[in-house]
Amino acid sequence: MTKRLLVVDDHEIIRLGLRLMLQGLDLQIVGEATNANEAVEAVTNLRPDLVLMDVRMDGGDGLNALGRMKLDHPDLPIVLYSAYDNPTYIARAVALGASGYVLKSASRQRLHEALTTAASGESAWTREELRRVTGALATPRLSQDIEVPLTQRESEVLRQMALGLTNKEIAKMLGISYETVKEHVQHILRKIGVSDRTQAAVWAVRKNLV
Amino acid sequence: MTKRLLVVDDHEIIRLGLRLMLQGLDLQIVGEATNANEAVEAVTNLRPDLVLMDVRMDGGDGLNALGRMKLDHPDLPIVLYSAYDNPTYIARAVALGASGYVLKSASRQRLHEALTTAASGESAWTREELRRVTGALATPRLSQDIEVPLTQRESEVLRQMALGLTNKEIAKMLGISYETVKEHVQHILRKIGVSDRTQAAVWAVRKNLV
DNA sequence: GATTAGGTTACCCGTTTGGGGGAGGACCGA
DNA sequence: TCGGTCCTCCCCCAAACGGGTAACCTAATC
Repeated sequence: MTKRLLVVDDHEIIRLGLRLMLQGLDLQIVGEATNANEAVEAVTNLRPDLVLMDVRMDGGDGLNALGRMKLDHPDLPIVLYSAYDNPTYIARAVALGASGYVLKSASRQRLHEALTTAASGESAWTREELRRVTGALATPRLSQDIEVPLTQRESEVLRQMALGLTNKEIAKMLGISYETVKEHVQHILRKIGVSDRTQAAVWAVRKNLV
Repeated sequence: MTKRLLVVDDHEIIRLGLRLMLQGLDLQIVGEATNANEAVEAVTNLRPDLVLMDVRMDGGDGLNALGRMKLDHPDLPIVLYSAYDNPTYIARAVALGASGYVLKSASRQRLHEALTTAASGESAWTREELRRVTGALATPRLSQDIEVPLTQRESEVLRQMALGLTNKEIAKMLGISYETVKEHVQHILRKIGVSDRTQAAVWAVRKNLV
């Protein structure tokens, strides 16, 4: 069954390239948007089965648009398309419920796989991507700095903070409530002796926790 | 007369997009290269009349390739194609003898004009581009912040942000008003493509700006 | 003289954050 | 069984933040 795809990118060259790039797939491009607002609008108007969206656009953030789309259409598969292999973007994308993250340097093959997987309702995240942003599989307890005894949960939260996630996003990511995240954040700030999340994030980066 | 064009870009999506983007022009794409070395080789082998080349590529710098091409083929018109509107890139491109500099966000129209002008042997620089880079070469280039051209003031503010200061504290530190600091912060967030100060601080730390 | 980039200040708005309180459940060692 | 730690959730509040608009000044450039 042919899936209806919405393409969102502010660069005409990319939108054109995708037409050729997606040939041979059971996909039909039913619309194109060039910024976050157009994208959100297009989703409600065109009712695509699938969205491929740039992360960075002139007219607003693709991650922002992702969050807004997911509010009204929680089951709509959205694959992000980005020139940047940026852990922060990936982490936020995961937290906000994106189905995948494909680099613009990726091969046609890779893009096809991600879109096909996402279109089928499954998640197209690679183990590697998830590992990088959750720290689950690797870095068991890389830091031996016993000086600051953060609990397991607090370490996880700090990681997400250092990736630039908001409390709300961290809550989604960890599957707990917003209030709980705030609780952890307060404990973290006290334990490492800083007064805001920015300092905490910098501290974490310098300690190589991220 | 149909001009023979060599396209150089490491992203397949861009190379594909250009095929559609260049339809209707008296141009024939006679070859594609995906990195600097391939590009230099292709120029000697294929003898194109014109080159359209990405500035940043995985396998080496496009500006580097530009210099090498110009050594052997001083009269070959080379137009640079870049996602970044960066004065430093533009300045180097001018210095190395490129015929033009087109942003990937540019319209089809703009790209057509630049290529047509360059193909005719003329320079496709806009007054605006030349104006912006005069003096850019004279001033000593700072470190590797080629990617994101933050202004002097913005860099100072970002440094303070990464130290964990609030806007109010930064204002005191720099002897300017709170509102001005907020203004700078907004510009910084836009330029480096993040959505809050925590991400900006982490970015700065990773870039060794602090 | 007109344009543009950079820096400056101000006000309004909605959201996020940090900090306070209280409270329940799970686990574990004393 | 009791205390302790950890994780969880909720309400309230003030401050800080991000975003928008608007305006003014300076210096450089054309």
